[in-house]
Amino acid sequence: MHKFYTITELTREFGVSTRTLRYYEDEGLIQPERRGRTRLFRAADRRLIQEILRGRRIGFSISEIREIIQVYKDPPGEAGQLRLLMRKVEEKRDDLRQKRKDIEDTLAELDNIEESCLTRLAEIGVNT
Amino acid sequence: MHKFYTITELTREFGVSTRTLRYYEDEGLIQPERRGRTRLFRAADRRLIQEILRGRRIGFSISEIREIIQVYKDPPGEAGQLRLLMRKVEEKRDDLRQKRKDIEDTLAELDNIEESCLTRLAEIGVNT
DNA sequence: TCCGGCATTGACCTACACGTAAGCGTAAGA
DNA sequence: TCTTACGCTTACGTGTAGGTCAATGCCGGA
Repeated sequence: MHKFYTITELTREFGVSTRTLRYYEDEGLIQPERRGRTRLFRAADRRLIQEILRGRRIGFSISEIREIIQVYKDPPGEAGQLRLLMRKVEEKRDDLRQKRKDIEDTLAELDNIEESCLTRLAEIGVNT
Repeated sequence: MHKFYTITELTREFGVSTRTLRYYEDEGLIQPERRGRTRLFRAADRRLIQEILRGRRIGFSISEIREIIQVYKDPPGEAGQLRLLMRKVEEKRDDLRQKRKDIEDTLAELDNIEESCLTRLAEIGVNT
């Protein structure tokens, strides 16, 4: 119960530096508690960090991630804001679908490269 | 036959700046011909630019892209190099699979966000 | 009490991927 | 001929996402 994570535990788990997690705090992405000046990360912080890193992997900028977190923390109540958000969601979805297609195409290409590598290796193997 | 593209044609088609294409040339990703100092892009250059931009969209750096292009231009002939390349290909493949999963998870989340937006909009619509 | 080790802060530094401005050449159309 | 548009180069500027370094705080163990 009430398990806390230290900053280095999390850096080890996620393969990032302490600098990175502190930077994320500076940027307002996470708000770990403090005992004195020492940061104490809860499970919720840990999950949030996971999501941040996932966002980064797929190319979201820090400010985009901050926006998304904001939406989760307090979703807009006004209709205009909601519609704006939905338009942004649509945009992002298109963007991600494009990226997924790019990735699939590239995976196919990698298959080709690998195959031609194998072919050449076989040729070399035969000729030596 | 022998249709050439001007730099601005391509920038319009791909939604990038002239600066970007010149930068790609500086970085050795493309080598358009010249008439005098003016760059003349062929269909092959155009296709290459497409691939470069795709690479960028999925998070390859310029130097990674340069490496890939290099491999296409002259594939390594030596067995050790081939095996090294195959290891890199494997790494990239894992990376891309992870990214694809990230994207799919995020797409699912976007669906959730959209739905709760719709729900709230309906609530608001009812209450006004 | 002293020490080693983890944490923190702030200041500065860095790589990448361009943007932007200045200044000039050139070619086509009014 | 004048203007407009496009293109070129050189050079400096910029935002992002951290890295690095130095000085310092704090705690538990010998």
